[in-house]
Amino acid sequence: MGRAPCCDKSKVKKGPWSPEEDMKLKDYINKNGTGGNWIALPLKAGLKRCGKSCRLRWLNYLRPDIKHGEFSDHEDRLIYTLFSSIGSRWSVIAAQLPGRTDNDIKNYWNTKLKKRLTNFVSINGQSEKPISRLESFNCSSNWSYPSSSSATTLDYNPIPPSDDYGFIGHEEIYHVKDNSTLLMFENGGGNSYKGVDHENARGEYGDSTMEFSLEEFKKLISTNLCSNNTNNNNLNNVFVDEIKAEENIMY
DNA sequence: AAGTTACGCAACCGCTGTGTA
DNA sequence: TTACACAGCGGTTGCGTAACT
Repeated sequence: MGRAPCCDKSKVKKGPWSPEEDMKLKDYINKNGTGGNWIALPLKAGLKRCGKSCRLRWLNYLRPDIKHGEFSDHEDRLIYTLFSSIGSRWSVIAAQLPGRTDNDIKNYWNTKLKKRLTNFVSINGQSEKPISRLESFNCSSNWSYPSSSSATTLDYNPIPPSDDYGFIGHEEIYHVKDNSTLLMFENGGGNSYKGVDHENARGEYGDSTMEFSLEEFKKLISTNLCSNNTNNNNLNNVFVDEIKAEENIMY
């Protein structure tokens, strides 16, 4: 026996919201709040919508503090990092990105970020050679990329090209260590970093935010395996603390 | 210019978690 | 303790539009 539906589907409107509906919902919530009861809200607000639909519209689109537009490099980095730790818990990830909704981040991950990772693995997954992308990198003149052979050794730890602020462009850098069985992902992107060489909260250099085995990395792209970690509260707490600590030195 | 494909995003569906009677 | 109702969440779908042929 299934659960009773939250509303009479035949009597509620579905599909895209009209500007008039948006206005009604916005006006009602601005004046009265949600009242903690989304099921009753549409009737009170004069909307022929399911309560769930109202809630979604408000949370994902109409809320005043929603941030629209491009994701910053810093946001990209947070998403990558959080996803690697906790998996597809979009609401938790969204909580770390003010103004972004879980739906937004989920869509962004599925359409952009995941694709970037996919491209990377397709380039490097079966190869000892890292990083054709790096070679097209807009490097500063005094930095030279190591030969592919040396790049596969464990002690390969390149210092990225940097200008006075440690900027290295709007790309990601990937390292392959240990004959491609261990992979390090490094976001080298953009103006969210201050401090030459990306010193992190522990005084380490290189800003090496993630390490995966190649298989883990592939799974990361195609599955939600990281949610296996979600029972590990210690891990999550450490993780959030680390992010906060890093943010403190970034800004 | 027209048709087709790919992409991005808003919205829906159904399950889970939580509060309460 | 149990059953129920609702909120919240994540996966998925489908529509509009841009890009390509």
